[in-house]
Amino acid sequence: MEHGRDAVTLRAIAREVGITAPALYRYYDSREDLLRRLAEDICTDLAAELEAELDRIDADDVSAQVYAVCRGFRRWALAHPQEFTLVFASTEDALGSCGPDDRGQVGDQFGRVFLEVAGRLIASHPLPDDLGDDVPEDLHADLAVFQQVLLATVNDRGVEVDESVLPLGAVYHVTQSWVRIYGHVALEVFGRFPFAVSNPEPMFDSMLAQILGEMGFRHLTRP
Amino acid sequence: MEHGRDAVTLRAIAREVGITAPALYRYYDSREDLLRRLAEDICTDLAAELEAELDRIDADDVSAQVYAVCRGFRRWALAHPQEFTLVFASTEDALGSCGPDDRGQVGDQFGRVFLEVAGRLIASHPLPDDLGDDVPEDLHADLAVFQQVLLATVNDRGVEVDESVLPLGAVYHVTQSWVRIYGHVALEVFGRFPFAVSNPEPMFDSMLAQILGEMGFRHLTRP
DNA sequence: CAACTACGTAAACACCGTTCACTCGACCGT
DNA sequence: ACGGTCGAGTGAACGGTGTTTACGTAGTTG
Repeated sequence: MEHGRDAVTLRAIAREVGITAPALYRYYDSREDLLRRLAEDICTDLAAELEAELDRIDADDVSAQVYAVCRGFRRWALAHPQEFTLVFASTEDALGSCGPDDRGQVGDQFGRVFLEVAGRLIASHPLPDDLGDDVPEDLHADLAVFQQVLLATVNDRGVEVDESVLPLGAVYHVTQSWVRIYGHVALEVFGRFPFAVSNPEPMFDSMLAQILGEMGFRHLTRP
Repeated sequence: MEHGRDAVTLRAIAREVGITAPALYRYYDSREDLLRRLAEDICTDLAAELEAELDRIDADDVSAQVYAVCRGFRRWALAHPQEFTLVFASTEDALGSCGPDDRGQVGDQFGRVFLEVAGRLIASHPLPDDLGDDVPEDLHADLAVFQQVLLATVNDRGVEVDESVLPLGAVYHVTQSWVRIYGHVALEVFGRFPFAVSNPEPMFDSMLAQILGEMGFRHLTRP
């Protein structure tokens, strides 16, 4: 992957494994299938990396966990731009949308880690009343589904919460936060900011601070 | 492009033009060079499309212009996902960062249209005092450069403004807005929202409303 | 009219995804 | 112990790709 998606060649892989190219067809239906499963593996690796970082953090300091996951995601994306492009910036028909399930989650394993932290974040803290005040009517149904997914993800880790602490406005805010985090990381990876940012890291951190601030976390130490 | 970047083949192009593949080397140094210049052409087309939409809008209604450009960008991206991927989601080493100039602007022509509207927006309206209150110190230098670019872009269209109406906080807010707009569009094109959004359009519109709201435009008609 | 240039071609090379016929060794039931 | 079956791998082949090279061939210029 280091040299881009086009460099992921059946013959190159076969050479590295010590077999011939047609032998790969015993394990993969086609090159596209191989790339799809490679993307899944990359997701799993990224998730493991983030989870390892999470383990080094106080289990009660949720905002520190948010920082760790988001910064870890950015750091990983900048260190592995080609992998990021494959997993997070490929059209679905070129990758099969990461999983045969109908709903196209964000890279299965990676999404789990992210949702878990997001769920714990809004569950661990009294939220401002005006958060996500005007969530559009048309999104209520979709957000309600996502709300249940978040609840299930959090409950899987032992913490019991009901939907009263996970209002739709907060769910909407989490979605908007993902838009901003993903947007910043992708723009940085692809060099598509409207001007040359000489040091994007403080910009990312201040965005995280603002996102957390809107959720009621103010005056944080930024670990 | 319709069938993806990989389908942009020297021989296919030559076939369509009625010559043979090696003849293309009279005009392009390599396939990569061709793709780079194709990306520039796509940017120009997109810019022309947006500008055509702008011409159908009252020249004084700046917020309507913002809606038109942002919605046009989203509509174009969804209608041309492969082109969007090539121009807005490709690593720089695979495309040369859109232009030989040192500073990697967002697709030259397209960026111009966007900056123009953004500049007119913040110049046409008294901004809230708390806008972009805590812009990180480390970004002051970069933002100042961007501020000058915005001023130059606006002045090029006849409107004379000085930097007093274009405070750094507003410039920072424009950058954050681009992060959100780009993030939403890219997530939608790539199907990487954390849950299945059955109708993303109101979500996009409400994001635009919020962005404009933060700049002091409240209770807008959404054309 | 000779020389030069722009434009295009055919052939070739190395590589690619994919298919097909084939071999080889391990395993299994009798 | 033996024939049969099956998974894993191979080599050859096909059509397609980017790219280079040598060659042609009109049109322009001195």
